[in-house]
Amino acid sequence: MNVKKIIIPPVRREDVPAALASLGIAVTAQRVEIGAILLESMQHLSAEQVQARLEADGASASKATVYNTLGLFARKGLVRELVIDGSRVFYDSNPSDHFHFYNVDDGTLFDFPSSPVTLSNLPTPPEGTKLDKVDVVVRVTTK
Amino acid sequence: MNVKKIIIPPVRREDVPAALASLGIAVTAQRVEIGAILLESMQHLSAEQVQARLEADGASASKATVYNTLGLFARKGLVRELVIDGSRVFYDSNPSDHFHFYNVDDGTLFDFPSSPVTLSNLPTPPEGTKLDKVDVVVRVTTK
DNA sequence: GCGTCAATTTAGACTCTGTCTAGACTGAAC
DNA sequence: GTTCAGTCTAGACAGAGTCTAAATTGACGC
Repeated sequence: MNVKKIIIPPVRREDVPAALASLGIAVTAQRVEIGAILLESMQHLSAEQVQARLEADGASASKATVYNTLGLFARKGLVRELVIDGSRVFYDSNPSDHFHFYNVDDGTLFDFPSSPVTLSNLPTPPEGTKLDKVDVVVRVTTK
Repeated sequence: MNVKKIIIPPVRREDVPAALASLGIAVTAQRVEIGAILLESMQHLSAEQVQARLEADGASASKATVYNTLGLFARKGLVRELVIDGSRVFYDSNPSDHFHFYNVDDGTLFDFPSSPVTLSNLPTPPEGTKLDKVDVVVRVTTK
């Protein structure tokens, strides 16, 4: 059981409602707006950036709705939460397993190029726990 | 140049001033207190936990001093900043290269057991940047 | 000992991200 | 058209961390 449906950007705006529904997310106007922004391409956006894009697009949603919706999307597997710098969370619409470069100096975030990084000899999780996900972040500084 | 001095816990309280000085950190009463707490053993503490320990030890320092001192210690290489869960930063006094398990459900943080995890095929950092550090966090949930 | 000066510490105001609450809105079912 | 659960909203609130301006410390030269 549990064949995870995966949504791969770019998704056209008119296909967003179906994409949400396919993950069991009830479709509402605000969710479609936010989904359309995230799924336009593979990207990393913070809640604040999502809200700015909403306004730029002439739409809007309250702060609580933006946060609730992003949290819901993450739980449903539409996007991935990235904890990178302690001051805010990013939401990543690239569904593939991949890792990140983070430029500490200017706050920019890049995907690793597709070279096949491998983690070997990963220890088994502590007694009583099970693996959720593995995050690899390579911090870089501007030379 | 730049042979990095490394301080390995446990460090006895009376040896803390020399340890700080050896990293070019000016010795003050507050820094010795905070250093003694962190270096008592290899551990991960948040700023809040450090301040609680200070009070428990009958010492004290203002919030600003705790934050400034922890930031200074991290820049000087005495401890490592760990960004784990977006709501606070941990400071790790284990100087060896190692990775972490984070239990999402209860917020506990463990070091990987010493099994030699290896990351291979790490891509080179983007043009104009150089590698700072690599963080690997394995998120687990309570079964 | 005494003044000077830079570094450090302090309290508390402030900022920012994110959460909570209570009420309003929506739309499907009957 | 009433009901009801789910959703959305504004705005209050919470917690981590930063900033500011003043006070304290302690090293140094006299």
